[in-house]
Amino acid sequence: MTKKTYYISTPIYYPSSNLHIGHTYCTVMADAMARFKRITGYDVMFLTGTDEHGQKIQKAAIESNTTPQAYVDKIVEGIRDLWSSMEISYDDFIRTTEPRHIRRVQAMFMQMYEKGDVYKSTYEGWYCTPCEAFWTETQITDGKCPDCGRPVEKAKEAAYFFKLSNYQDRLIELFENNPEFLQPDSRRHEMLNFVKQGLDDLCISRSSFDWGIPVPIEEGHVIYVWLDALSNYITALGYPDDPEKFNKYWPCDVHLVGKEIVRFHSVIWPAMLMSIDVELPKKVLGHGWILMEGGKMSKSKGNVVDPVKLIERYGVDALKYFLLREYTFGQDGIFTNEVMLNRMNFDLANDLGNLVSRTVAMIEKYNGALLPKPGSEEGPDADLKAIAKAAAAKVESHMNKFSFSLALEEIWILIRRTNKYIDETAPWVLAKEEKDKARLDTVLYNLAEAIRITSVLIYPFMHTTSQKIREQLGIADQPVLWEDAAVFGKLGAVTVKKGDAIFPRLDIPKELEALAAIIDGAEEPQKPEITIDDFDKIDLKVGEIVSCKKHPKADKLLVSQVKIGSEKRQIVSGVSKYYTPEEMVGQKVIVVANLKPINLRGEESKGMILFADNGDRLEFVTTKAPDGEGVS
RNA sequence: CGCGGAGUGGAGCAGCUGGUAGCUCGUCGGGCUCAUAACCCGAAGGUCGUAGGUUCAAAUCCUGCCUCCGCAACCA
Repeated sequence: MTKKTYYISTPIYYPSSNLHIGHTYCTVMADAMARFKRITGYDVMFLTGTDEHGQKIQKAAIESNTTPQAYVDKIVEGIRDLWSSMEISYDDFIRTTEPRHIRRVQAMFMQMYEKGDVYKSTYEGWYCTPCEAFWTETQITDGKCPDCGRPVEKAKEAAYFFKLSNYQDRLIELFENNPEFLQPDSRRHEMLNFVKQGLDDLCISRSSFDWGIPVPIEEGHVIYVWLDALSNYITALGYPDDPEKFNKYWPCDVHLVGKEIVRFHSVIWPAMLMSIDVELPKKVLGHGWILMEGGKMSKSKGNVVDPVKLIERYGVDALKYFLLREYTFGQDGIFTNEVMLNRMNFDLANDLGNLVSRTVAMIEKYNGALLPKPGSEEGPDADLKAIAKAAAAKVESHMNKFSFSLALEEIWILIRRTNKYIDETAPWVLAKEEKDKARLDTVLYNLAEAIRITSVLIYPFMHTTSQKIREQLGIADQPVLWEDAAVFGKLGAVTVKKGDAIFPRLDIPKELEALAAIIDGAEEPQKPEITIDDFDKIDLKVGEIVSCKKHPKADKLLVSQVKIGSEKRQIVSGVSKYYTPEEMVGQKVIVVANLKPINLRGEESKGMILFADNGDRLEFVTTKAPDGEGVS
């Protein structure tokens, strides 16, 4: 009999910089699901990879004086290292620069072209000549290139377009008739509204850069991002030239994606598949983001969490547990070191680790490390057994809804119940009287069984920990079978062996300090050294804010009049989130006086007021010196 | 009326296919000593943002309003 198949994918990540905790979150979820499906009897295909083409990569490569291929090779190596240290069990890793992908994307392009869904037209955008870069209307700032700040001009280039509009009706039908296709519901409603507003055709080729897959029918054009990237989900399976794997695993059971790319996966991707007459994926799942205190993670805020540092310090399983347990799928969640450390300490060290430790210690102490045979059932035994045996089914039910958090909570109900069982039965009292030996044996056996079941249940989430527990129970050599989790009474006469603490207890105040130090330390060397001459180019002056108002057309900006000696000038600052105009007035500030003036949404800004960014608040950089003085 | 999310005991969250509000942490009191100063029990603490509506019954469905957050347009 052939096994049921299960195909799950993560997005392919863009290797323009290192991955952060958010990417890790998504991949960890996919991994847990893949492992869960494998252990519950599926033939699993778990795909991840990297999206390596595009202008941004090309430019970054030029800047670091290397070829695009060499540039991405290096970063991709780092990504694979990260996944390997996270013990991600992907079955295939696709890179869009691989020949297998390139030729298949070209084949898909031809299929769409022959279908009549691709036509040539002109792409209009804003062009920055020095950067050789096209920008969309929304990317440019005030007519300036977002990269170099120089003016851009409207320009056209020939490009191929995909008739996305042809598929509007079928997409609406998809969302309305098939609610399972896109989850959570809030995202489906969002997309339905988006599609109903009408769809623009999609630009699928570019000629202004060449780091991409060549368009087969015209030299000088390369295939543009979405056709290239999204198609990885089927090119990795061999579509169209190698149908065996493709027929086996397609349609995909679930594309796991972040909420920011739900649109591409639930609108553009299905339309492309409709065009080439390929079945649609069964489900697209949009997860939420992990936010930092004070908003989204970003390098400029210096609040990027580096998963590598966390693994080094706390181990893979602790990090995976935290990510899966703490956040509700589909919803954004906030990351703080304290929340993470609390989870690790309370759930892993105190509840689970300590339970294993005390149980194994008692079996060693009271029965010479040999697991005794159980006697008759009494008191709380039945309750413990019932909870233990029922847990697997509950975990399955939650996992099938991608409720990782609830699945783990279910397991912890068992763990807590087992801890309670120890108190109820008080084995150390039973051990004192020879007449209670039979009862003591039963208690010890039931404890070991409950822990054995736990070791199976946590396997999809923390397989290493599962194995460590099984080593202490003396069953490390036995296969981990999911169906064993629903049976109470599997263990025979094994010999247990106490090992190191599975999750050592953390000194939280100390760890918080250490983590803060790691982050501060990592932030320092970001900018290159400059000489005193470079610094000399900056003209810093003391100024006093004499009046301030809100920017009439921009709610993040404040417009201040600043007195610098005898001069008065207007400066715009993006601080309305932190200060009211009233609070600005009277402040002595340090001003960058020779900054090139700029017009910000109708208000001229001549200079820049300096602030110290302490994470969630901007503090004035101030002085007692009179305004007009220089700063050096 | 740009798009979207959220407002639940001190903190962080779950519940939201309607039926006397749950989890973790924190606080207070107690128990235990097998264990990683861990574990177990009990208590205090919420009119589930607000005003209406539907219903025998709403945190849960509908409407208005308020507040916060993210994205987008401007953070020099």
